Amino acid sequence: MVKARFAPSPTGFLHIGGARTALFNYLYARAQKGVFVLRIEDTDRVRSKKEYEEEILSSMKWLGMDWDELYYQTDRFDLYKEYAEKLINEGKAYKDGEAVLLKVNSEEIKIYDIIRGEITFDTSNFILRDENNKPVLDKEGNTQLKDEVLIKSDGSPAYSFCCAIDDALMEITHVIRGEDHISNTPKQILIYQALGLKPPKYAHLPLIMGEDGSRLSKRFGAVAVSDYKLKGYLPDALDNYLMLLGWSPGNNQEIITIENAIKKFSIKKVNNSAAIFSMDKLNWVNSEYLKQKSVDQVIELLEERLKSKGFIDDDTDNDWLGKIVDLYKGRISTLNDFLEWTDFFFTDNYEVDQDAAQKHLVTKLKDVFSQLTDSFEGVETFSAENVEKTFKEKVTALQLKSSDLIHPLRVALTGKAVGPSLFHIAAILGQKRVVERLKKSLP
RNA sequence: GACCCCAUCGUCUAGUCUGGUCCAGGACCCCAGCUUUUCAAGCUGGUAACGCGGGUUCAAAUCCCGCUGGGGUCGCCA
Repeated sequence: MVKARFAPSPTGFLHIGGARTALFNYLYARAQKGVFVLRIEDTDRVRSKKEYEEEILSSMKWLGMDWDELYYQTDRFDLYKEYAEKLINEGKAYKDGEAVLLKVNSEEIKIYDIIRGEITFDTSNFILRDENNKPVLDKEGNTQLKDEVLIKSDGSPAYSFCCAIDDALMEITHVIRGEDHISNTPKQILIYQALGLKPPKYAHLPLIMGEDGSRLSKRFGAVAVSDYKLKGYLPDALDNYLMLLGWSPGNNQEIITIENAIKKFSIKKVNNSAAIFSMDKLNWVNSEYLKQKSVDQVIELLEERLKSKGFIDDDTDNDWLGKIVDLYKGRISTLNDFLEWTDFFFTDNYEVDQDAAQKHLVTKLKDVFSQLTDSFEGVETFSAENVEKTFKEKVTALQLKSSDLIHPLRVALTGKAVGPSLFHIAAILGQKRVVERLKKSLP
């Protein structure tokens, strides 16, 4: 039975890279009909925060990853101590003040990585260094091996020790984690050897880099999963994009649900080179998911945002809102885009593109605008078709091209230089507001 | 610096294990055309890659070696 785990440390929000690691573990566990374990590595009591832990759990749920078992390392401190004492008694580890260190000898350690194949380490390279990273030499001028810290001076267990013991006792069969952990692996193997426990199988995932090829960091912008939620990305779309970073379902497929990915996922097919995070592609994936949603579903997703903006309230006509959503849902990338592009429907205090206004709202159009206003006022049923018909008649009568007037009209009605069908916009806006805005636009 | 990992279009990738079907396929981005009322939508098309040098072989993106380049680790953080 396959058992995989995701082991975040609650010293920060769930990072986009962490989410991808979690996702690959989840995909693998589910694909193998195995068990997915979530283990909170909260041994650093100073930096670990309850709010981070809660945020990690809720982000995991939001992304649709459910776990079968949940552990906290702080609940297991006695266990780690017990094993440390055992190693001391066996003469494999020793006390240094309150700390416990594992004796490291020169040896070759081979690990087999499912993604990369065999990786060999020589522990004679694990040498003691001073604060300037210079090797510390003994009296004879030789470098010295650095023993592995098992228990720290404050009595708390060290990362690799907990990790090795937990993976063994929880019977984790596959450790799938970031490439940055490759160099921790031989240390953990050393611990397994000392403990006489069988190490799990390893798969080290390639890292995700920022657009400039450097590490994903705060400078990159949004790194927390919750940031993406806030910006209006859908969890399925984020999952989809994240799994495409280092894995491909084949058949040139780009859009795939978690359920289908589980059917196709193979850890062996995971790529071994780092991938750069592309906001453009994420936006595209998200827009694809938005397109697939029904108008009602998008309204539901949008509701909270629209309310907090004061754009809608309980009295808002849902059919009217549906028309707006229908007009825009095919062309937005995120839910927040919708708010930006449609503000003029909901308030007269909408944002005006000043460049566009200056370019198109010129005084020489005053007469034309006032004629157009009269025509619009005379429309009986203010439908998109009738608005279009009226507009075109006027344009022809004035011996103009549609595009001569459509831009100014758009800016006058929406404050924007771009958007979907203007006649549909006008119809949704309604005759009264269209006329008002036209009159106000060129005083 | 030491150790380790990696290397196909600008980006994500297919192909690499099991060499020939690949003068390298798809997607994002970008560009052009069409449509349209503008486009940031839709449709059609286009530009664009096997890092370099050596081998092995009848044949190499695929195997081997070297170089170069990128990344990771070097905490009593996780």
